[in-house]
Amino acid sequence: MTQLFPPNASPPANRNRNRSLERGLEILRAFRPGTDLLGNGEVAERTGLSKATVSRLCQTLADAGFLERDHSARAYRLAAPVLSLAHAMRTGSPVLAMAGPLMRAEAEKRKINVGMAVPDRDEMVYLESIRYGRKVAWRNVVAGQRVPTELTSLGRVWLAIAPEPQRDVLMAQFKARRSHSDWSLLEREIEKARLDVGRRGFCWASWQPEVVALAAPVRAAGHPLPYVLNMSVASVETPAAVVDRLAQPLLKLATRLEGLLASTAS
Amino acid sequence: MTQLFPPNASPPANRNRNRSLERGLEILRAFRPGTDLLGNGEVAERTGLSKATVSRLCQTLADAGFLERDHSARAYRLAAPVLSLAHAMRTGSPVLAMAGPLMRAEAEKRKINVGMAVPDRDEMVYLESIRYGRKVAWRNVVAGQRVPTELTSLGRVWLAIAPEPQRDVLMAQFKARRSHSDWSLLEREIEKARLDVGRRGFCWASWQPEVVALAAPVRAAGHPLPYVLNMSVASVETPAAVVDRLAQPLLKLATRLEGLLASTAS
DNA sequence: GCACCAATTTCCACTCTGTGGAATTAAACT
DNA sequence: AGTTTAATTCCACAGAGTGGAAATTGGTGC
Repeated sequence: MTQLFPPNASPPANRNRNRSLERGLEILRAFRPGTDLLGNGEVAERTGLSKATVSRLCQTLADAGFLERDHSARAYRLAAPVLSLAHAMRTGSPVLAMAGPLMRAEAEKRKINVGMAVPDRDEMVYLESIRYGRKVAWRNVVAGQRVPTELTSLGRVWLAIAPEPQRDVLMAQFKARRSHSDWSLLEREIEKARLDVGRRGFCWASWQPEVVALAAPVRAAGHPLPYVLNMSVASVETPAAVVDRLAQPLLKLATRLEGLLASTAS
Repeated sequence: MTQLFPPNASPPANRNRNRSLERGLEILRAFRPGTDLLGNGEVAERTGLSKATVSRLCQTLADAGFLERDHSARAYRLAAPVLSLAHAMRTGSPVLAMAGPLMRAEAEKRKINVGMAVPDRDEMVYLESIRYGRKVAWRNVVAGQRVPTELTSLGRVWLAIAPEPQRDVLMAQFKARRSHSDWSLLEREIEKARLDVGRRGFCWASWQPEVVALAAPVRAAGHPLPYVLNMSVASVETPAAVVDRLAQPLLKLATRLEGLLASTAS
């Protein structure tokens, strides 16, 4: 019951963690795209918390405005403050303010998609993604979208530059979720990406059919987690052709951003 | 020194509140648009929590990924999961899924701005806002934006239909923040809006120069808080002219949405 | 209308977690 | 190096939060 020393599992980390807060945040995380309503029961199941605890924490979250109760469905949904925080983050972030226009310019100039993401747990989260072509950029709600780390160029860049221990934890998770044969293939691709990032500064992947994506890291002073920049196109070209076309622009933009970020961070 | 409750005296409500979680969420709320970095000290000041508590809760928030530490500035900033939650909310919400296209169509047809907001504490939060004219809807980051309740048509609709006790609390807050003369004027405008909403189903306001906005409530089954729909234009017309032009479209769209929402909520 | 069922909320005693103030450490500036 | 400022850790204490069980609520079928 009291696990004084988790043998080798989680890094020693912080001894000052607040359990209730942690749990409350975990409940918020249980709401994922596509999930509108979530009842206490399902929250308890997803988080592994006791029903009593879930009931109380959800009440608190609702009182604080972060969840909204749907009485007719006896369930909760995410509420406005969540959007509000995202807005604060996006408008406050100097990185986005700098990178946004440059990314947009590049996307239009080369008629490609340009995105930026950061790691969160076992997934990558888009901070911004400019899709070329969409007349109204209405489905520009890609900001906040989560994509798998193991499969995407974005994620593999992160795996390539992540500190050993974090990398190992992630790799173990991915491995546990895949069949043996799937994993050995994936592992090789990830390793290849790691080498590419080391030698050439970027890697590529074709996660979705007909879409080739390249990604490169952008380190920003003060930011412990790296930003990862990507460019992608939907086309029938060979991956090699796309890489030829986009590698230099990608690296150049990444370098440019690093420069800008370094100069402002002073 | 410790003000157990954030400025507003929320209704007695629940006795099952979790103090730590409440405080942690209050810390997140301290990050507002324009604020990139926030140090422990400033957080403590904004929230009224003790430094020790702030230090610990921020550590927890950071460990959970909701805040990111900037070691060089000895401060925190909002992190990716926040965006991620907003994304989940937006893609999960049936209301937005229904309303979005209709709002967009109306905005384009009439060359106006169409928005939807919900109340959060003493402000209104845009869930969506389609601005007519922006070629690239890039500054469509209005979702999540907060606007003052007392001054806007959106907010005054909410004041008009809010349950007595909530309304009283809000009015008291606004009054406390204004000079006597300012407030007596505002109070009259709010009262007028209340009558308008009661009799005609909408109200209008011109909060920003050269911009006239109309707003009407949209009640959705299961949603305790009302959605408020608005339409606005930047023009030199008289408010009366704008009202003439937009009142019917606004009410019609609001009614249409209510119908749609009622039929899906079954 | 009533009895049944599922899910949520409340109760309760116990314990361990979270608290604030003071002391300590770490960083930033001179 | 010395000084100031801010963040973190320590500590003893109190009571906040916990899970299991019981009670309540709301929805359904008959």
